[in-house]
Amino acid sequence: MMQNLTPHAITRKSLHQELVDRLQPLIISGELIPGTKVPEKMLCTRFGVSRTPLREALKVLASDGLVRLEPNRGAWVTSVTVGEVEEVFPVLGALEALSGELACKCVTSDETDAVRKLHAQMIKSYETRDLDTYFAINQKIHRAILLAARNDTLTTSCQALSLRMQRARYLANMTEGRWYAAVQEHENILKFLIDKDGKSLARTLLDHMDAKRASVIQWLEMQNEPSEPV
Amino acid sequence: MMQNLTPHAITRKSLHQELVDRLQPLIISGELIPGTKVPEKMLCTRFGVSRTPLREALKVLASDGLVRLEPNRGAWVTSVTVGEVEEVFPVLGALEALSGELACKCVTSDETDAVRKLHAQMIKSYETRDLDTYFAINQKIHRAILLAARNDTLTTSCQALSLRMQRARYLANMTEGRWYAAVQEHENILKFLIDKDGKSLARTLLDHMDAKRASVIQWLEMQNEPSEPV
DNA sequence: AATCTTAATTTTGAATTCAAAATTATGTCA
DNA sequence: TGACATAATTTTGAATTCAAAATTAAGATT
Repeated sequence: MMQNLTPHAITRKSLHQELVDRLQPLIISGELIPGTKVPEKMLCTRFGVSRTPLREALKVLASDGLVRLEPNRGAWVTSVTVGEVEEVFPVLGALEALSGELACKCVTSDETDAVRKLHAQMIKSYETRDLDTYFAINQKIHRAILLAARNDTLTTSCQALSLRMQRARYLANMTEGRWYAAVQEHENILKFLIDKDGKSLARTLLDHMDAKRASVIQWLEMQNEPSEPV
Repeated sequence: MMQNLTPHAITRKSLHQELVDRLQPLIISGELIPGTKVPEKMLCTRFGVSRTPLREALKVLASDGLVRLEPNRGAWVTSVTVGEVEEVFPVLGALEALSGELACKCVTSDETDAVRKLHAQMIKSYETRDLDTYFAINQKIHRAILLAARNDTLTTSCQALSLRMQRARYLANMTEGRWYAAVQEHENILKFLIDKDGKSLARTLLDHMDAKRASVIQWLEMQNEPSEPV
């Protein structure tokens, strides 16, 4: 078999970047528990690195809001609060709306086809009530639109804020009614993208995000009744 | 005189954060020259710190796009490129538009009064063609609106992107015609804020940002004719 | 037994050290 | 002289070390 001559380009990643990329999933998956201290020693052992690059990675994660650094008291895994959700979703909404508008200006037919396919898959997973798959494809659709907008700055900003909202599985929680509505919204999202109707797509993405915000808030408030978050 | 009993709260800043705050101005003022290598050794001496916290700060600055880390080749001061401006300004526009909309929902009379005063000062500096002062007050107005929106996430996101655009003195360059137009736009910004007309304020801030983008691009392309940026 | 002190231990923050990579300087040969 | 190879030096990345701060444990006092 032929060998790939450009194995991974010249993508030597620095150790701290590698650690950022490895720690993010640990945080958003909830393996590192919100409100607890980041186990520096354990992570050093686990990844086979010294404290220096790990601590560099924690500084970066802190600037993204995934951990909080307390002077002389170490790094703590942040948890999603109602206040944070109320703040982040409107910003994310504005950015996604922009992504829709920009995407309509320069999206290719290959890209719309890809979204169309993703959409069909997503509908299928809605029909079988496979929430995990639905959620994964949903993310891919939003990301595909984002990439179609061809604006790295926008992609990076959205990505950072999305990550903060993806911690634990808050977003994957939906009532039957909300799920149905979300699917309807996605029908429109697909339609407006195909029609290259930027204004309508932007409006729909914004409303979609606001509905998501409301749904997440509702879930969070239900969760928080027993005990307060850290 | 009475002593302030909450002197600075418990705001012990970590060394790396202090360094981030000190390095940012060096980069946006152009003291650290775009396209050149960040003089690690010199900065360690200057700030009297070892390489460890300085390098931590550089990782954070890199994630904000103010420096670029090249594996085994050190940190380089990034320069503003046409492509970057074309990317960042639309995002900044969307965020400022949102700040206008949110601000109109909850701005206090004290805050509008403050903006009114800043606006008057800014007009004065326009009349005397004091560009530096004009520019400084201009920033304060935008920041005041941002703060009135009461959304820390939005503030942080805007701030980060603004910083990237503030490198060197690109933004302070204006033709007489553009300057006049900018002042007119600001008259409207003030008016819509006072009227709490969120939609119009958002629209005006968006257009304002787009005009600024065009002006910066024009200036950049003029600059770049002699030699290419790094 | 409960609270306060003080001592031991651990953790944190940052300087130092050290190996690997990159850069510069030196020498060789056409 | 100029192109190339090799050695010396510098710079970088990351582990280690060390002092200061925080936490925990132990002991004293009521």
